[in-house]
Amino acid sequence: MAEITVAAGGPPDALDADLGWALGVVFRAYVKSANALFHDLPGGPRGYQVLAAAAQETPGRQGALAQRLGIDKTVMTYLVDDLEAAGLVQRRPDPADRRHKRIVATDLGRATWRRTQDLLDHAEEHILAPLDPADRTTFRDLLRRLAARAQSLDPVADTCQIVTDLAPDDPAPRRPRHAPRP
Amino acid sequence: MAEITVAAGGPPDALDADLGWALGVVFRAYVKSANALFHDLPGGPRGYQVLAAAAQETPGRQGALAQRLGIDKTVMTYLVDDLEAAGLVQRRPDPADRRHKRIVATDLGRATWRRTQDLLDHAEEHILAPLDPADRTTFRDLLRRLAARAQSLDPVADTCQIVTDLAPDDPAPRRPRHAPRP
DNA sequence: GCAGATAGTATGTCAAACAGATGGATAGTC
DNA sequence: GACTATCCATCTGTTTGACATACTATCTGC
Repeated sequence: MAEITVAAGGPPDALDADLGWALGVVFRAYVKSANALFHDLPGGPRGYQVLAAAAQETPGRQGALAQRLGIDKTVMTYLVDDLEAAGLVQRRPDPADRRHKRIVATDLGRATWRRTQDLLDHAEEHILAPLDPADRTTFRDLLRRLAARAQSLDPVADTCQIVTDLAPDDPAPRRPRHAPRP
Repeated sequence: MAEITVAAGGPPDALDADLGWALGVVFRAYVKSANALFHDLPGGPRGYQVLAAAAQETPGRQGALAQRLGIDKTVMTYLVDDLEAAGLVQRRPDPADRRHKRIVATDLGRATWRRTQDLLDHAEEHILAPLDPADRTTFRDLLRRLAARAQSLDPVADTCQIVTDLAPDDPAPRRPRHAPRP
């Protein structure tokens, strides 16, 4: 329990400076935990997120929910299908605009959400374990700020600007896929 | 620059408390930017990570690198194939143990890495833009600590413990996939 | 009403991930 | 010195999931 031994015992790993690497590792750890937690729930972690959004009073439109959760709308259809089949949510056409469908949680859905939320809290604390309580709060706050901002704007537009500014030529041509070798 | 206006102007979005949601949003924003940046590089963002690891002096074994980067070993094979075909890295059998293959960057690979690293720095700063410099440093530090720890231990084992402790029954049966409806 | 736009749905294609098996190479054992 | 066990990289096949496209129902404007 004392020794950590980061893989190859790596002193000269300049990889740590890479924000993307750290983000990926933490995100994968979260997804892995969430997958283990929610393997009973239809749709896994995403099913939980939809259920959570549905259970929290604001019956949003299906499309807006998909955008906010970063889920493709076609995937959202089957996700809600499964949740509905399990009796956790209901699709109700918006009386004001019957094109929209509001996703509302049933009583069973709300109960299930509360139960899984407890599990999730444990898992989250487990991931944040290496930080002391004050740092956990700080991290959550900073991350939430980043997420709120990242969602409001399109990152590709600005990034493409950077690309065209700094990298005018294409050294490596794009290969279609990996070819089977003789 | 003053107003933020989070998407739908959402006051009643209790979703913000969800760590997984925030992680997902930020991570997706990063991947999106990185994809736009690295669409010339074989393998995209992952190709960059492999190249970065190869360019930074520590010619690690291919398997250890895959584990550290969170890439499946079979994927790593084709990733290195593509990078090698582009002349960015070389596979060299470890003289000490010829089962291992060390991934070393060529001169072209090092040059390419340096160039793309500049791009990446811009993109990272772009994502961290909503935070002031002090908070950026704090965030990077906290995230790095979490990543270092998350990688050393298997999250599933402990999480399954939580599951068996708190959720003994399965309310929703697992559906194989989405069935086409009649 | 009719044209255009929008939300959700259905369908098809494709890339990525995972599991299992194979081949080459090493280490320990007798 | 041969035998077994182990390990790494590779190959193969399967499956999951994401995306692009087209379609239907509905709303808004004229």
